[in-house]
Amino acid sequence: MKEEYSSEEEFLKNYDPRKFDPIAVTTDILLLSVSDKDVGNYRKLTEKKYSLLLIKRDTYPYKDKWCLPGGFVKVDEDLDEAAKRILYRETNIDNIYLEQLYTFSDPKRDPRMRIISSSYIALVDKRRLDGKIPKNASWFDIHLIEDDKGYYVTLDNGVEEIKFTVSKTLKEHTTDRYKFKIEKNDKIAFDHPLVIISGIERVKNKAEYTDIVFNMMPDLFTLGELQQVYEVVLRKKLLDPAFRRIIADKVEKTEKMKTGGGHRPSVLFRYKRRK
Amino acid sequence: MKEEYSSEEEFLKNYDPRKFDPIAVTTDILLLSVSDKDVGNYRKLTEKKYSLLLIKRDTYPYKDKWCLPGGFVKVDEDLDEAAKRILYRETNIDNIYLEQLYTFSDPKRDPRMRIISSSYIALVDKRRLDGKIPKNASWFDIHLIEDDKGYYVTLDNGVEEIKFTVSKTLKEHTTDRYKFKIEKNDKIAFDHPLVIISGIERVKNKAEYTDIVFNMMPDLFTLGELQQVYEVVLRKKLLDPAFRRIIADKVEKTEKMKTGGGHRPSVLFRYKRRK
DNA sequence: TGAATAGTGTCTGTGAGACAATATTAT
DNA sequence: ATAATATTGTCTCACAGACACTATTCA
Repeated sequence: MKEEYSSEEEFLKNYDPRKFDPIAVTTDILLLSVSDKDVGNYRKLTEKKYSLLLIKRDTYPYKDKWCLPGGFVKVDEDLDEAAKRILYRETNIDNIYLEQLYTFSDPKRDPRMRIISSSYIALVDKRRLDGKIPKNASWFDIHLIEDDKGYYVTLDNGVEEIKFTVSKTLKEHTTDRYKFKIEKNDKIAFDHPLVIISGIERVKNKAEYTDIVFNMMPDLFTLGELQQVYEVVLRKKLLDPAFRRIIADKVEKTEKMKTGGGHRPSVLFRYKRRK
Repeated sequence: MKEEYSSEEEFLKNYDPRKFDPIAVTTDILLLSVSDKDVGNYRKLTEKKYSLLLIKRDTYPYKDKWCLPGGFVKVDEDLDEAAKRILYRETNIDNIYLEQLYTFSDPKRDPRMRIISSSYIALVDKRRLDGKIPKNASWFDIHLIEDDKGYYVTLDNGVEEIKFTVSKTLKEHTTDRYKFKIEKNDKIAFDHPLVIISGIERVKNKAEYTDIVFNMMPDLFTLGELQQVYEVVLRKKLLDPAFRRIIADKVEKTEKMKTGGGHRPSVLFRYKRRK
């Protein structure tokens, strides 16, 4: 194993990358957004639903199952570039918020070979993608219930319903981190239910102390709409005055108003970068 | 590229893992702890210093430079297992807090070949490792200065001093994340300065809302000692009463006292798991 | 006009920051 | 006795939670 070389150049000349077991690296992207559901009553606001993009697989393995957009990392690109490229391939748009989530590495997570996958979170205003996603892709609304034991998820794209369950247990020697495990799942490929849950939890946490939520907003929005999106991401109702106080210095008022609902119109705001 | 198979089994039988460019995956571990520095005055408390474990490389590439403990992931183990194995190899102890940090993937980060590295943070009470680390490993105290532009780091193991600089810039489409870049470095191998900075920042953030700091404490400790460790990790002084209020429900009093300093003895506490 | 949301005012309790005061040891 | 840390008390201010109230639109 240990050989002697007189210089780094010489060492590298003799280095054989093929002597290792083949491992592949992929990137999977959890693209999250928020949809508007018209609630019927002309006076009521549209209801907001968390949604994610899935792709129907047309090749093995997991043929005909749904999976996150993903692909192999090329030898000359880093993970961020790979994620960006794959996201562009699926959405035809650029400039989407991207953040590395976690690297999943169960040796059996892919039946083909040893594949390690670095997952990414992408956040976008869904309307930017209208008419741009490929035929084999579809937005699913997320319905999520959490209890002490885990997460019970239902995904719905209007045609098909997907259910899965992920359990959580505290890791050893850790005070706050959960280890997730897929308990029930028959329509999602690979370990992607884990990616989905991890990502939703990450966004929830970061929404508390960063401005990531704004990545899912259009340029102009009302504070009511913004609050709805926060409520979807945080999975809880917020009180109006408290919410307005908290985001006051993150937004700025514009001259425009949103009218048309059967109620008082509201001022449109835009995101203001802090400091 | 697209071939037709009648079943997943048939597809897998024909799958050739060698057709991809070879990529290797490694794990690098940032092992952090806190050292006691005797300050000379018998009355004063020992000063606490943040410290990390580095290994002197005796092979190419980066021969004679210092690096984080690390190694190739085996084909049948996941990243957590790899990190655990490598950590055991370097410290001869088990049961160390481990948490995946980030996956670094610059195509040029290793001159040998394309190597993607998932880094881990490990936290430990340094005294558990007394006399257990190998000869080519050494604890370095961390002296870190941060400003708007980046981090200026000096590492010191009592014999040798290592300096490096890492700059930070806000990423596009991101509100809070920095992109780190090595500006000056001639004694640390690979991109490990980035791992060091990312890890120190991660621990700092998580110290605010989790109990990870306790992983660097012995079973019994005084509140003064605990506060010192928090101060090292958070890089700021804390006020005694506020600190005691905050950690009150995370610790429990024991019968024992710590005596021997030229001042009032203090009660020894232990970590109390919450809820 | 009334249903519905938009937006504001304000009280209250909690908790962090700040500082002061007291307690206790080894030398 | 003194230097040093340990520990507690308490005041104040900021701010989140809670609730009430006013404003405004359009079918």
